[in-house]
Amino acid sequence: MRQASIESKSDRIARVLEAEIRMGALRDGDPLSSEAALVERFNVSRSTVRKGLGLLAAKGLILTRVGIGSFVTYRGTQIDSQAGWSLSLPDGDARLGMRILRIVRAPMDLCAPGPEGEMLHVDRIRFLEATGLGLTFERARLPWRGSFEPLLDGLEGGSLSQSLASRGISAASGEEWAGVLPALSTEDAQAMGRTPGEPMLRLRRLTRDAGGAVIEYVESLLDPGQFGLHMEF
Amino acid sequence: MRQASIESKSDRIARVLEAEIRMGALRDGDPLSSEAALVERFNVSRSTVRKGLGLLAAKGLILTRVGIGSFVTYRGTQIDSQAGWSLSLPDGDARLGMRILRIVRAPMDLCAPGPEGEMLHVDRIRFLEATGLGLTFERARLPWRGSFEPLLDGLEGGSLSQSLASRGISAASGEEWAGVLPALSTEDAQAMGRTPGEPMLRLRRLTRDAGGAVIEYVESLLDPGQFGLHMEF
DNA sequence: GAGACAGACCTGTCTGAACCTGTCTAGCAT
DNA sequence: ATGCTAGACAGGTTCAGACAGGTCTGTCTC
Repeated sequence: MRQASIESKSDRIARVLEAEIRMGALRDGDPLSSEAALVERFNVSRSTVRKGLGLLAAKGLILTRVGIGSFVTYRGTQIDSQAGWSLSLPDGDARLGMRILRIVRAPMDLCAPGPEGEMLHVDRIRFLEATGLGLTFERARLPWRGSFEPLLDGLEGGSLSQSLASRGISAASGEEWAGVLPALSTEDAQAMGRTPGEPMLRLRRLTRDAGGAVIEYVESLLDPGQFGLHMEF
Repeated sequence: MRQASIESKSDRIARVLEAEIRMGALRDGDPLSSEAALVERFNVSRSTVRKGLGLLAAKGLILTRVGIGSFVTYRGTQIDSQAGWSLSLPDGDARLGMRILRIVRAPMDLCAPGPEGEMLHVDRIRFLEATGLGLTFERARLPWRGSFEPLLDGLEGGSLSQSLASRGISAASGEEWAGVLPALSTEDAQAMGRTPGEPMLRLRRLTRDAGGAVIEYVESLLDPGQFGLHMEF
C-alpha cells in the first residue's frame, strides 16, 4: 500500500476521527469505538491507534477512561469542554466569531468559591458573524503558573483548553452552577452589543486536577435564546 | 441503551440516587430499594449496583445493614423530588407550601420530545408560606395508566414521586434541559402571585423506565433568585 | 401466649470470564 | 532515528452466577 502523503497513519486516524466529530457523526458524549475495533477498522496496530487518540485527547476533543473507553468531549462551538452539562446551540448553522477582550495576569477579581491570588484572566466574547450580536461572554480565571507566560501573547490555536492540554493540565473533577442573571449590566451589554437589562443564562464552573488543586474558574453569560443546558442521566 | 456520558455505570447509579436523596424523593431514614431491585431498575449487574452504593456509603449518604438493606442517612433540605440536576435553594429555612392546581386526565398539551396521547396532568405551585410568593410552577405529564385512577382524587402523601414509587414505577434514565424563560406570562404570573414579564429559570425533564418507556415529562418554572442548578463531576 | 422452625428476602463475599485502557518490550522497515 | 507492528502483562469495569449468613415473618407446636 502506498503512503500517498507525508501524513503518518496516526495523523490520518486522528484526522478522520476529528472530521467525524466535527461533522456531527460523533456527538458530544458519544463513545468512540474501542481501540481494538479501531485496529480492525484502520488496519493498523494498537500503538498507532493509541497515538492517534492521543492527538485528539491533546486537542481536548476526546476523553479516555480506563476500563471504559474514549468519549467525545467536543461541543461544536467549543464553548466548554470536558464533563458536565452540555450546552446545546439550537441554530447549528450560525457562524460564530470570537473576540478576546483581554489576556492578562492580575489578582482574582470575581467572587468564586475557592481560588484567590494571582490569576491568568481570559475574557472572551463569541458573536454571530452575520450580525455582530454577542452570544456569550466568558470570564476565565486560572491560578497563575509560570508556564502561562507565553499565553499572554495569545492562546494556542485560539483555544484555552488546547493551551491547557498541551501543558499536561486536565480536569479530574469539578462543579458547575447554572442560574439566571435577571438583567445584563450596562458594561457587559455594551461589550456584547446587546441591550442592558436583558435576562441572561449564567453559568459558573470550577474545575480541579487529580490533586484537588483549582485549574480554572469560568463565569459565562449566555444568550438565553440561543443556549440551553442539556443532560442525560 | 447508549452510554451517553463519560462516566462509568456505577458512577451514574451513585449520581442518580444521590440526586434523589438530595432532592428529598428519598428522605432521611428511608430505605433504598434492594440491590436486586436496583439491578432491575438500572439494568446492570449486582456488582455494579454495589459499587455505586459503595460510593454513596463512602460519602456518608447511606448506611447499609446486612440482611436488611440500605438506608438514607442524609438530612437535607427537601425541595424537589427530581433526579438529575440538583436544585439548590439558598435559604434553607424558608417554609414552602404547595398548592395543587389540578389533577386531571386529558390529552397531551405541552410540546415535548416524546410523549403523546392521553396523560395524567398534575399542575403544582410551591410558594413561600410567609409571603405567598410562588417560587415554582410545575406541570407534570404522565402517560396514562389505569392505576392512576385513584390519584385523580389526590396524590399519595401529596407527593407524585411517592405515588409512583408505590406503583413500582421508578426512573432508570432520562434527560433534562434547562434554560431561561425571558418573560413570565400573565396567566402564570397571576397563578404564582408574581409580576408578569419577570425572567424565570425553566426546567424540562423527561424520565424513562428501564424499558425506555416514558414515565414523566415535567416543565418547571423556578424563581431565579431562589433556585440554581448545581452539579459535581 | 411462648417458643421453635421454615422460608423469603436481604447483604457480604467470592469466582471466572469478557472487554476495556495503560504500559512495556522486541523487532521490522524506511 | 522514526514510524510502525506484534505481543505480553497489569489493572479497571462489568457481568453472571454461586454460596454463606443475617433478618424478618408467618406458621406450627406445645
